[in-house]
Amino acid sequence: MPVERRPLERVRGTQDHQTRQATSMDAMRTKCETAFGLHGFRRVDVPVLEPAELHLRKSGLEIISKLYSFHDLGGRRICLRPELTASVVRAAIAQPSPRLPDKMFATGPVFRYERPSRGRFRQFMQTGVEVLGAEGVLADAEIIALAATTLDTIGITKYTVTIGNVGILGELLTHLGLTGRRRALLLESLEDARRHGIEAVRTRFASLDPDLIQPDESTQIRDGAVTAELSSTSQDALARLVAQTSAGDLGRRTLEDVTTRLAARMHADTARAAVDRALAFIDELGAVRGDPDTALDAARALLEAHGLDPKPLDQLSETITLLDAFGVRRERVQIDLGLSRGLQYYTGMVFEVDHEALGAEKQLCGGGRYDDLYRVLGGRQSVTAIGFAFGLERLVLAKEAETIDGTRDNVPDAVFVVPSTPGDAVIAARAATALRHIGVTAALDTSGRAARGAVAFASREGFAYLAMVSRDDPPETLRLRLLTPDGVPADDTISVPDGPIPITSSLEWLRANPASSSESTGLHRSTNRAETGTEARS
RNA sequence: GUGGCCGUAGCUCAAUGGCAGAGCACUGGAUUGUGGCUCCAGCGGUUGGGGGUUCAAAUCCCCUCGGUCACCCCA
Repeated sequence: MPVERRPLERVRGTQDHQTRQATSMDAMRTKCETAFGLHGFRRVDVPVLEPAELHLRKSGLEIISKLYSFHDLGGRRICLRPELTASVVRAAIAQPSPRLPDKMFATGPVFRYERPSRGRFRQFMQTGVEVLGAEGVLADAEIIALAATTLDTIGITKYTVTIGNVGILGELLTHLGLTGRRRALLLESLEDARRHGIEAVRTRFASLDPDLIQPDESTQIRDGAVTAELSSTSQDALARLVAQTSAGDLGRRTLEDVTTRLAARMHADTARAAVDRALAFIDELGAVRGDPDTALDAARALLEAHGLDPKPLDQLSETITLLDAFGVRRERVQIDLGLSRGLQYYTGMVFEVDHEALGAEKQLCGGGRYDDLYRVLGGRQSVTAIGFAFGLERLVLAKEAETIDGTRDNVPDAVFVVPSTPGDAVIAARAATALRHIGVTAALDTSGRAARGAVAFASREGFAYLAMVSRDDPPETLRLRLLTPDGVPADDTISVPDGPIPITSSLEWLRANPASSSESTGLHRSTNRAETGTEARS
């Protein structure tokens, strides 16, 4: 029978983490979580699988279009979570009674169907924090500062914090009476406007909602007559108007019929005017970016020109002052009022942290204020909230980019245990077990190779110690030998118990002479077999 | 999602349309104080996969899978 031997490939956009990478990810996670814990956050774990609806309710088109979703065997619509926030909030709502503020962090894999590239995967790790009961600028500032100081703790320095506020545009849209889908589309187009120009947005908008942008010839005919009366839109007024302007020319339609249609047109006209005004504002708002002082001045002028409340800008200013108090230097901070972010649940302050060495996928962190989400997901009260998430893979990339080549990791002591001959299996097993029993890492050579080859291997792989065991040695003894990367240590260089000694004393000796305290030993050879692939690639 | 580049031994990479190779790794041996260096020998390939053009394809064309860079978007 021929058997299919073709190797199976990974699912596109997923990764295998070999030892070094898995360890880096783990260490990165721990550093982040430790920093979160230091700020009084508690850990929560939430499922990878969620009802698709959780993410359909208010995540925004961008995320939804990339959602992994399917029907399970029970016919339920399930998705792999694309982010953590919605799950954490859902879990919080499910709890008996919230005591605010409730500060939580969560870590785990998330899934988005995107085209993979460096620093961007279909399955990746996020670690993020959420604060429920997060009122005002102090909450804003602390959460941004937490992101920044976590990076400081990790030792990542080349980052920039960019702060925006989607609430400003939101307020204008409310003023203009724009709601629902139009509101969502306009909020989404904030960032588009800057990148592609306001005309591109207008064009896109027209294709999605033709009534609003494109002038309609049939309405224009009557525009002149109607606009004068726009302020009073009562049916009576309309009826009078229609009767005056088109005396006896109504054809088969009733007067009521005509006025109703006209009212609808006028509504479309006011909406169109509102959209035009919103687009103009978006165009200008997107241009407000740069260092805090300059950007805030420009923003104040803009809001004043549009008759909007400057309060969000005062808050932004306060936030930046507070950031300084939290230890985030002003030079790191940029203002960008064109920052919109893909998740639609954001309602106010939004921010991102970028790293300069990461190219296209430079964003380390993103977050902001989402004061509506708690209710949207079924919470019975209104709860202000704020949060952010790091991409762990990107933190690792950023850290590596800043790490000078040749820096060595701290590694534990490790003993490579080699049976002298295949007949020494029993004694080798006993020795390895004895070492592990006192917490010493013992890797047993099970390759079956000749002993001399095993010794060369242990040396090359960077093991700290070699234990060659043989039945011929006296019982309860271990020949322990210190290995160094540079060759055989001369006897006078390092005092090693060379030769048969009692296991008990060799263990004591090991404890007293941890190899990791010596700069010249340890498991840090770059030729480590498991790592050659990833090393060469990066 | 758009455009470009790439895919050859376990790894890093060579090879005018003309015998698929090197270094490292791996296995064995020599030397060494059972030790990395050095030396000798060996193992190792459906050239990502499929189809086409050709006397002849790693090489040219098409499809596909994967990677990567710039956009886009985001963590």
